Amino acid sequence: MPIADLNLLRRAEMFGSLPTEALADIAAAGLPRRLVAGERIFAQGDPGVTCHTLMEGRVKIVQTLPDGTQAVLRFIGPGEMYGTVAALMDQPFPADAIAVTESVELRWGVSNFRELMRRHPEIGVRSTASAGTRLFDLQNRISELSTERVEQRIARAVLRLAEQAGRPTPQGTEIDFPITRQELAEMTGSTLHTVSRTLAAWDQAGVTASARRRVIVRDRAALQAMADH
Amino acid sequence: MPIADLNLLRRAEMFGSLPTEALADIAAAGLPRRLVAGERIFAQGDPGVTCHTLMEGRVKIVQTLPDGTQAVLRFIGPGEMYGTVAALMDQPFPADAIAVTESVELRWGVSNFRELMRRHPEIGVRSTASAGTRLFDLQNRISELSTERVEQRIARAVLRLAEQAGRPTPQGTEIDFPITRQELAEMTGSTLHTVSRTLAAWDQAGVTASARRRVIVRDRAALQAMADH
DNA sequence: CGACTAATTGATTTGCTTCAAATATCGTGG
DNA sequence: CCACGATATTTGAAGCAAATCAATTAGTCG
Repeated sequence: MPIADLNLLRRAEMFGSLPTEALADIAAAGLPRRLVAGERIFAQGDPGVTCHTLMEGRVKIVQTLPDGTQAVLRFIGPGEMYGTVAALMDQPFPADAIAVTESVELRWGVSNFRELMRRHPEIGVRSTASAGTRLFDLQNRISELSTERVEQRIARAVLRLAEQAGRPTPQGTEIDFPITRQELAEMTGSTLHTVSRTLAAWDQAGVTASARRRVIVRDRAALQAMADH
Repeated sequence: MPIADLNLLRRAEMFGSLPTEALADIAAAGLPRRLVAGERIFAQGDPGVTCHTLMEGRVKIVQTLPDGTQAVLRFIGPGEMYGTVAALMDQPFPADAIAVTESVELRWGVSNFRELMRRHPEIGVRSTASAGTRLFDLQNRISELSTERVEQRIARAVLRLAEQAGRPTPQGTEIDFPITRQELAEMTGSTLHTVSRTLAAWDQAGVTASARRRVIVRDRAALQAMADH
C-alpha cells in the first residue's frame, strides 16, 4: 500500500490520529477501486454491506423520492467516508453514491470493517462523533431550507462547496470539480432555471465567474452577505 | 429508583436490551428532574455538558436562526434521549430543548455518562446506531423540504406525530400533546396561516378534526394519500 | 461536423407568504 | 362566576418569489 494512501486515511476523521501501524492494518484490509466519472458506486435501496473512503476525486450522494425528483445530500472529497453508517446499522443505503469525476476509493466489507473496529476501538468513538457532525450539519440545512429564500440557499451552497473543494485561481476560488446548475438546484431545493438566473446576476455583479459546469467565487464576502441577509 | 423508571429506560434505544442490573446502574447515576410546561431544559449555544432521557411528558427541540425565525427539529417522547450527541462531542447544544407539557426527565453529567459507557460498552454501539437513525430521518426531511409542496409536508408532519404520539379516541388517532399551528408551521417550513387553512380544509373533508392546540387524524389513508401525491 | 448535454432567457402562472383584522378560547384574579 | 388579558386561530385580500412553460443558444465530445 503506497504511503499516499496512509496520509489520506489519516485525513479521514474516522481514522484521524491512529498510529501508523493501525492505518496500515486498515488500508491493507480495504479493496482499492478505480471509478469512472458518472459511475454508480452503490444504489439507494441496496443492502448496506460496504464501507467506503474516497482516496481521489469526488463523489456525490443523491436521494431519489418516489416521484422521481432528486436531492443532492452531500459531496464527498478525499479522506471522507460514505456508506458507513448504513452498513454499520445493517440498513439499506438511503441514497445513491455516484462518482462525479474519475475517482479512487477504498472499500471494506462491513464484517471486515467491524473486525477493524474491534482491533482499533478508537474507530468506534470516532464514528459517533462523525455521525454527530453530519447530524448537526443536516439540522442546520433543515432550518435553512425551512426559512431562507432560494438565493440565500444557493449562496450558502456555493460557499460551502468553495470551502470544502476550493482551488485558488488568479480569478478567485474555483470549485475544483464540475458541477451543473441542475446539481446546485438539487442541493438547494430549487430549479436549474433559478440557479442559472442567480449565477448570471452574480456574474454580472462580479461576485462569481461561472461557466459550463464551473463556478469561481470572486468575492467571498459579497456571497457571505447574500447568505446572511 | 422505582421500577417504572427501569422499564422506561428499557424503551430507550440507547439502553435497549441491557441487563436489568446495568439499567439499575444507569438509573442510579442519573438525576431525575421535574419540568413544568414551557420550561427550557437547555439553550442553543450552551456548552453541551448533560445527557437527557425523557421519562414522562413531551419535549421539543427548536433551532433559532440569526434572523430570529425558528425551526422545530423534533418532538421527544418518553424513552427518547436528547442533548446526548452534543455532549459526547463536547459541542454546544445546537438547539433549545423545551418541555411542551409537564414532564419528568433523567439527566447525567457527560463525564458520568462516559463512565457508564465504559462500564457498559453496548451503549457506545447503540449511540452510533441512534445517531444513524436520526441521520437518515433528517436526510429524508431534507429531500422532502427540497421537493415537496407545503400541504404534503404538513400531511407528513401530522402523520409522523400521530405515529409517534398517537392516542386512540372514538373519533380517530389524536396527537397526545398540545401542538399549535405555529409549531406545525415551524416543523414544515411554512406559516401558521397556511397550516390553519390546510387543517380547516381537511376538517371540512373529514380527514382530520382539529381544535385549539389539538389535532385528531380521522382518515389516516387520506392523509397518507396527500403526503404521497 | 453532428448529436448530445448544459445553460440561458423571456413569458406566464401559481402556491404561498405577507398584511390586516376579526374572532375564538383559555386561564386567572377580582 | 364573569370580565379581561393573553394566546391561538381564522379568514380575506394583495403581492411576490420562484416554479413552470417554451424555445433558443452555447459548449463538448466522439
